[in-house]
Amino acid sequence: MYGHNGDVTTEQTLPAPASAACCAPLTAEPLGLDEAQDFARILKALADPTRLRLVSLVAAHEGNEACACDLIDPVGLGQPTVSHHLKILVDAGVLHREKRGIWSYYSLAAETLERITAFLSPA
Amino acid sequence: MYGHNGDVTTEQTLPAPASAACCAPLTAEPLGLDEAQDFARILKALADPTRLRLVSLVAAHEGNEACACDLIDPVGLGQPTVSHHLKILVDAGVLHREKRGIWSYYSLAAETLERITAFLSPA
DNA sequence: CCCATACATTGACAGTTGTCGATATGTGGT
DNA sequence: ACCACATATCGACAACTGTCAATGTATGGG
Repeated sequence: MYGHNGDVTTEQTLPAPASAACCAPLTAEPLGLDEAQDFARILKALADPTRLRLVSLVAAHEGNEACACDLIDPVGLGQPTVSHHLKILVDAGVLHREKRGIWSYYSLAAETLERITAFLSPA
Repeated sequence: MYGHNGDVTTEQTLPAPASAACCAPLTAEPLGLDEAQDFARILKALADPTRLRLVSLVAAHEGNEACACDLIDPVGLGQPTVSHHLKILVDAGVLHREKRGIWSYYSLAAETLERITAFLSPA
């Protein structure tokens, strides 16, 4: 056994605050497994230089949206690779995708980003 | 060539805003390679359920610090594994480590978290 | 109907990551 | 000096990830 004070012993999934609406910040109760996996999934999508640049490019583009063709050259990777990254960002809820004609337009999913920042905000 | 409007063609590292102090939010200029890798490194450290729970446990602990022995049982993983995760968090600048006697005490690195939230804050 | 274009999917492969058991390092007590 | 304890490091291994070339899917124009 490890620990030198009031021991916790049992591995606990923790009462799972049910995430009231969205955002219990870091300083509140410790994260349960489910919540942790949920946030980790979003952060994992953001935790890649190429994907960060993609998100940044979308955010900086006029109208706050951009089609895939606008993103391929700036990041300097192959089209399938960029498509792959965009899918990851959409699946994680970081970007929205909207097909218009031939093009896929991507825009920021502000809700998700707000959820993350609210969670990471100290104090 | 991809693209149907003003083409960008050349792969650019982008003028590198030099990151004035800390935080040009997402909606500003697109990220350069260096900045992207820097932020990705921090986000990668956070993008794991176990590490999120560790950070959360530290934040929720009294005095905003906890020693490794307080963290091993709650996450339900082996001691070397927990030590490994803590090292990653410290290396990424998410946690601070301070050795006192036999114990290693970990605390939040608020600067880093603020840097991330400032960056991810939309609008 | 056919073709060019924009985008997505598949299969493959090297590199990274999370986990563990075993072992090493360091500290305080006796 | 020794031993118990807390923590770190090492070596290994399965699982996951980022990238590409090749191929598939759909949309609009002639």
